[in-house]
Amino acid sequence: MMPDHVDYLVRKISAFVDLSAQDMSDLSDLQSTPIEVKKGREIVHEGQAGQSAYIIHDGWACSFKLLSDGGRQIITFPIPGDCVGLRSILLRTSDHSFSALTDTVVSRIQAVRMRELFKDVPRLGAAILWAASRDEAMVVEHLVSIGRRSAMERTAHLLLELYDRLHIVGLADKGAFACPLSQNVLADALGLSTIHVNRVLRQLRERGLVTVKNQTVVIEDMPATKMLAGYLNRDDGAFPG
Amino acid sequence: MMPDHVDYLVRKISAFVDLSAQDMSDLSDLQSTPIEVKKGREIVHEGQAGQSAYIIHDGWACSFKLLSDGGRQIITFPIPGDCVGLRSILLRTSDHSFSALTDTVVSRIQAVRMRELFKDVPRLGAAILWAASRDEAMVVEHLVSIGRRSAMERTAHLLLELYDRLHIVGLADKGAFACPLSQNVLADALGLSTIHVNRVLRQLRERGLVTVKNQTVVIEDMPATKMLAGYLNRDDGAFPG
DNA sequence: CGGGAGCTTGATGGACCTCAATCCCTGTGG
DNA sequence: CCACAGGGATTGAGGTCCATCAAGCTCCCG
Repeated sequence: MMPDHVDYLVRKISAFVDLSAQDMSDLSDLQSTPIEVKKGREIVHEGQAGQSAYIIHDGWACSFKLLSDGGRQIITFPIPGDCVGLRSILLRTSDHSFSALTDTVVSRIQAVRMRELFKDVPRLGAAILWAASRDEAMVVEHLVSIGRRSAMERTAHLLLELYDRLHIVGLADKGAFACPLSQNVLADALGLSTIHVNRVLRQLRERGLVTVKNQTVVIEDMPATKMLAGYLNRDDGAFPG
Repeated sequence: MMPDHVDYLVRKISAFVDLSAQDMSDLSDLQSTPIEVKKGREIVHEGQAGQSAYIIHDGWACSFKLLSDGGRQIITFPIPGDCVGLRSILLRTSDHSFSALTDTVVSRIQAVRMRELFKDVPRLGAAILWAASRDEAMVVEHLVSIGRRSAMERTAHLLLELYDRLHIVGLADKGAFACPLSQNVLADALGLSTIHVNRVLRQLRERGLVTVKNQTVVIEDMPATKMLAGYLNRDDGAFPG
């Protein structure tokens, strides 16, 4: 049964695959029993034996690992329409934690349901795998950023990537989007200190590239920002379904 | 037909799943038509439309991305038994390049064969997905290293991870393994300069932790090195097949 | 013997971190 | 209504880690 709010998963998959009404219904069915998660609460804890994945319905999350010295590295920011913890269905334990950055609504997906979907509607199963595959590619890009790009380049790169992802599900437009990430959180994603993130954001503002204020990101000069970040327009090719 | 040399893929999967003789045979069949790739040659180029993945049979490879300023970030070092470019079967174009670090023998896997395997022997398909899933987890760990660990920690971490992976396929033992990686290549993997890698390796040697000489890595003090690197013993749980 | 690729070491500089202080905004309780 | 607390943003000063530049080394191979 279709939930009464916008179904971002359907929106996201639709951006790449033509879905029949039946497909959409099947996808929506997957996401039964919405659960509310309060800001700051963990959705999945590293090492937790969970035979289920989650779909983000509303709100922002982050996946991360903690280090023994108290440091934290954020891997990705799952947004509405994204799947979380797909890997924990295969590996028995999740290899990193997820927590909610804002009040969030998620849906649990039982491993069993997922396997049924793969068997009964392989086309949709492939589409989900395909989406997961894109996410994986983003992690790689993130790795490249942290390894070989300067602080400013990688900050710009992250903001551009968030914009594109949010745009796909209709949560960003005209270079602007609502962004609940504090400088502290950004720092943990970028492998920088909070203070340095602040300085970098100031420079981006002073150069007329990007402004971040009031939980809102505005990319003022899209071409120049992409140039600075070395951000290529994504071409994932058509879905080979 | 079973190739006449050791089948590292079978060895690797066997480490986690009980394989029947039939399973092993099916796996080996997947890897027909071995191809030799000379040191330094590319196996898959980024953006190349390839409907096939590869299995490394013998030798070392690396997957990497190039930046516009000439920089390079190495993502992983595929070793015998590893799959390469599985993602390029889903996304039509590969999102990063692969090249051979030594003379290498690989086997092509047609996308079609792969899909057949998933349909006809889902158990083996799941096992391959599971192995791919472990690889993904390693990329995440690598991301954490580069983002939040010091040069020495991440260098030690990489060497430990290589040791564990090689040990699984029988190419490392007693803390030692043959390693064809130059300091330059290590630097591109670790997000460091070649020169700094040199200094870090010297420190690791002077502290009696790890020695790297003559293409050979010896982890002299395993517990202390793991302590330094914050390297946790992997527990992927049992294969839920 | 000459050349090249990789390793080694020193000196200098820059990118980024850490510590410390101030400011702003919002929410909360007296 | 105001005092206060607390999280986040901002700015400065000083220090560290690592990059860059420059040079010499070793080893292998032609």
